[in-house]
Amino acid sequence: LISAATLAEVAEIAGVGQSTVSRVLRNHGSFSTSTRDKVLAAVSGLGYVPNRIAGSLASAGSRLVAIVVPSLSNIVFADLLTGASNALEQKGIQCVIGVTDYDAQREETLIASMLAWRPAAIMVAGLEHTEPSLRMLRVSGARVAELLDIDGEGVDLVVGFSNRAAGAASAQHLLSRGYRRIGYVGHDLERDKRAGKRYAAFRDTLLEAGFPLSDLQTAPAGSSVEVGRVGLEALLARSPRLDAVYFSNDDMAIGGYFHCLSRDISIPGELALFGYNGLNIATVAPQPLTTIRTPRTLVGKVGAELVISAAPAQTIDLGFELIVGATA
Amino acid sequence: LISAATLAEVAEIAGVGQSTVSRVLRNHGSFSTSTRDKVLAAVSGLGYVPNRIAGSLASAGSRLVAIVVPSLSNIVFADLLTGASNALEQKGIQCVIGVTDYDAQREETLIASMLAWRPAAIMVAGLEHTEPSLRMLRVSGARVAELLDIDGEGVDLVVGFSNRAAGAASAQHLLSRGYRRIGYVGHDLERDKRAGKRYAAFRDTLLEAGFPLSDLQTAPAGSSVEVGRVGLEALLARSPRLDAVYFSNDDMAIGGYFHCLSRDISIPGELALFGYNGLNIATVAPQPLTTIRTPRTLVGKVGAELVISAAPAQTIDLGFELIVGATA
DNA sequence: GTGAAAGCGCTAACAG
DNA sequence: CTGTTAGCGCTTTCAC
Repeated sequence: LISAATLAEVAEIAGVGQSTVSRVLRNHGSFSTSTRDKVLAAVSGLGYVPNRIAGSLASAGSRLVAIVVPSLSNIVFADLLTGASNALEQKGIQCVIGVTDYDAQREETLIASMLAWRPAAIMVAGLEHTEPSLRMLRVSGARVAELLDIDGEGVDLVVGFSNRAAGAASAQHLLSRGYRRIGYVGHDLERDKRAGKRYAAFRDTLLEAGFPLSDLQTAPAGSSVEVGRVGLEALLARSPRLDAVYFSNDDMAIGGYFHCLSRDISIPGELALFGYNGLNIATVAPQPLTTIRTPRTLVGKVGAELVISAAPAQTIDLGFELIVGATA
Repeated sequence: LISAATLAEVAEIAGVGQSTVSRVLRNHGSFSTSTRDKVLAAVSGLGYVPNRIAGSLASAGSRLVAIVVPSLSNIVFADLLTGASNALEQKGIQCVIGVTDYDAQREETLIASMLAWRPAAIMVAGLEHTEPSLRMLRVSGARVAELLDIDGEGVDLVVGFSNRAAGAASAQHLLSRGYRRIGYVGHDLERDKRAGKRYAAFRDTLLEAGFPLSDLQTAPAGSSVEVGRVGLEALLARSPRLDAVYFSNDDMAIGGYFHCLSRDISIPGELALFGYNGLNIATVAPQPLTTIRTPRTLVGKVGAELVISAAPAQTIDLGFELIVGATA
């Protein structure tokens, strides 16, 4: 950066002390109307923009919130960020974001480098982190919010919903509709811990009901429409008699839906489909997808508001909603 | 934040001077192996994390890049951010992001507050900004990259592709396939300037060819599958004899596709559909959408690399690719 | 190869 | 209501 005006220059031009300029600019403390006008005139004359780096150093409070998410291509996290960023922007807080690509090691590195900016708070996705990550989060002094999952132990604030409960509810819905030969199509559950929890609860619920999961097909890849389509194709090639399939999320389910369309598999007559997330596209399809809608944007908003507040450590369950569409 | 270890403490424990610790940590300047070991031991003993706020203040260089995008729900910007954030992360640079919601005023406010962090560079979407925004960008001293559009005058670096050319190419494709009664379904073109440019070029190209746009339907809303579906329905209600429709983007086009599916309108026989973006979902649909694929992630990557480099001001056209699918 | 000292631009007590 | 005075934690000459 080149020369930017400084507080000292503003003070000089306005003919007042630096602290006075500081007070006026932050509208904190007291000053006369006339000094305020002088200061403001000098500020706009110089095109002065306060240096927050210096401000943060001096006040030991950084108006910066770090947000670490696994991915941005997944709309879930984009929505989360939208909610959080709106809430933070309103408070004049900037957000620094990092993308882990579902890699716990990378998350650890990212957390370390974000902490170097001494953020007032840090928001991360999920409750599963490496030991060093957890240690850093605990000792950083920054407020911590873990989002989108409440099945487990949190460091400080936890805002989300139960992925286990969602998986179980999905299984129960399919069972209650009479489906018995149920399959699963998923993406990489090793990396996406929340999808893994949904799957586990789904499978266990079926098992307890006496109708164990018939077959499953997972791919060591991120979720996408394509992976869902290919996954369902592979699953049906192996287990053609399935009557329902649970997908790791809506993107995957839309892929499955596309497969059925192109093979003229009638839905839900021949095969029922169940997704997760409640994406717009899923609800607008010719046959709206039966799925679970999650309050992602709200999680971001509530998480952000809480994390910059003085609220005590707590877990907040924002719940989810089962949307009965036309596919199951 | 609470007490975090400081450079001074590390120096004390290691029994060396502060500047030595600083040199070791940044691996800059010279020091003996033994001092390095002492320093590193002290660092890990204390769990010391350098304070980048202080570092930036002292060195007047902030390893922070600001990125301002209109939206996150639009995959285009998510992809852009993914490309940029990967490239930046690799260089140990943090990105601060802001979302304007397609609002030029909000963009102006955001640019101002990001500049307060004295970022090394700032990346924004498009070339259209308010006068004050442009002024700030020009005098900030930060490197500037304007992304995703090259049709116009840039401040510094410009990386993207021509939206006008994309609109024209779409029109030419439809004309070359013999379509003559062509309609348009779009979202809010006032706010999404790039979609507006595509539309204008599309319309002009048709006009010049002697087959002016038959009808258009736009909604004062962001783009979505739903808006596309409803838009096509409205358009066809008014102009049932159209033989092709150009959509403002793939989300919208998928919505149109869904409408056709549910009304049994045969594609492309009765109606041809043309999108924009080349989203994964569009290429995996039972009938792959005819669309234009844009190198969004690459734009983010190239923009990021350039903006933190010493490259001279320039405009880089990364081009686009017309994907002939099954819908037009 | 290493340390001392002087800031970076601002905020936060304090006096006045 | 306003100015003076110390730093915040680090980088960076500049001697040694």
